[in-house]
Amino acid sequence: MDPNKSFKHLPHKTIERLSQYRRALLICLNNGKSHIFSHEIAQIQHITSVQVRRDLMLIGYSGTLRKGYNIQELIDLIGEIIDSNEGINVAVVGMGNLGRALINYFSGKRHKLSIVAGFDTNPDKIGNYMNGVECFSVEDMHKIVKEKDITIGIITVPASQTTEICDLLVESGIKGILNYTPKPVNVPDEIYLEEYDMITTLEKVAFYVKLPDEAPETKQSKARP
Amino acid sequence: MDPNKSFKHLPHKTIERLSQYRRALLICLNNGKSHIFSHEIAQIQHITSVQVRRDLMLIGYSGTLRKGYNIQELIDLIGEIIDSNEGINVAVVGMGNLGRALINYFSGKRHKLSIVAGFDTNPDKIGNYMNGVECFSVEDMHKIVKEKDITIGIITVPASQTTEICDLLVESGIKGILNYTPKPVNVPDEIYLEEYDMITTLEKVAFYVKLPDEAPETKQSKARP
DNA sequence: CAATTCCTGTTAATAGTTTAACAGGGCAAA
DNA sequence: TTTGCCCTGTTAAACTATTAACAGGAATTG
Repeated sequence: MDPNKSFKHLPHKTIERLSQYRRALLICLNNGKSHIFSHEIAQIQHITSVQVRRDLMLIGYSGTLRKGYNIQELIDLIGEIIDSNEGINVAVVGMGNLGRALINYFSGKRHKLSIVAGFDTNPDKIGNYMNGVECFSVEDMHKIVKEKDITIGIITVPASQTTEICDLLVESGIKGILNYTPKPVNVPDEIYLEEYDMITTLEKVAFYVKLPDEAPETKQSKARP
Repeated sequence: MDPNKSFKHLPHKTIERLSQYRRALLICLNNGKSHIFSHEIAQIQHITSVQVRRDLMLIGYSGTLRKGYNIQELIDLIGEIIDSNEGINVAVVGMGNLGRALINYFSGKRHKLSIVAGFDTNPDKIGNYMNGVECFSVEDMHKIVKEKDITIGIITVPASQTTEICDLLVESGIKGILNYTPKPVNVPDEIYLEEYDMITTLEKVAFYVKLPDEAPETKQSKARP
């Protein structure tokens, strides 16, 4: 890959779609396909083929006329762009239902991204394992984050504890935070923050469902939205 | 409220923010506040006061100069816009960790929106209650959806079952679907669809975390988005 | 009662994202 | 080989969303 090429300025939405393209492509590869057309990717993702071609143009990948894109090559390229070389370690704070759901999602996947620790305040949970992920006390967060080189924290605690936990993560030296609680948090500018609120999403669906006539159909705010 | 006023064309993002404003306002009300400034709302939500004022302008609400907005009035107005008169019934399909997390989030809340049923394929779960929500067999979906007048379905099953479950929901006559699995689904145009994929979001955070220099800070992709 | 400050409401400008339009090249069929 | 079709790559336009700019009114101060 051209080392002069920087992908820093790719649109946010393109980054999200690349992640999705890759997962769809991996499935296609497992099904024995070697090439794929932009309109096929588009159909899987419910978007237009123009958008797919535009995204691939932005990352500088070219397909073959009348043959489409080489799936393996494209998977590799997307990996070069969105994965980090070293692998990234993630912690889940709050081992309730949501935290466990996230750990389940990731267990057994061969991502460059791994959940390597859980945290909770409940003494009964500390020391337990969930799909190979150990649960630690939030009091030990600073130590564990350093030891395990954790750079991303996912907050899945009850809303009442959100602020406190977020501050703890920041103090521990985390670089990115994904907040799944309905309570917005404050972080320093140098920390990347993404917030997603399930209640808001459900209320939004309810709003468009109750509308008398045709509602615009949105695909994935996706963290967005 | 002016009956001629239609809120059909409010921006998607505004709808999402209204839901969030309301929740923040309810907390303020409980704390004994009666009025609030746009910059106070903005600070809570990590947005600019201009955006708050713009959103409120769009819904036609006026504040008082040097006094701010009447919290109770604003809560009521937001309710008139985003709530439906009759209340909306929701089902969660997939009573795993994620499904249970959603039910927990909603239990005890006095929303116009209530989760009134869970579905699962696991016979061991059928008949159980979670926070007052009964778990039914997916085979009975059509019947239960009709009986309980369910209009929204939330999909929280494993990705491998997503398509099948989505089709079942559509056949049952649901009007809106919120898909939390990483597998995109197809629905007829008249059904409102929102998809959110946690893996994508986490990969996005990882992308911006690994970037050498300053990353743009986003607040809430939020359904999605 | 000026001058100042604070906060709202609105319009204008900018930024971000999607969609439309089209140029072009290769395969296929006649 | 010519015609038609299919698919890519790119530029331009449209659309959506955020931010800047500013007009204006009420409380506040000197």
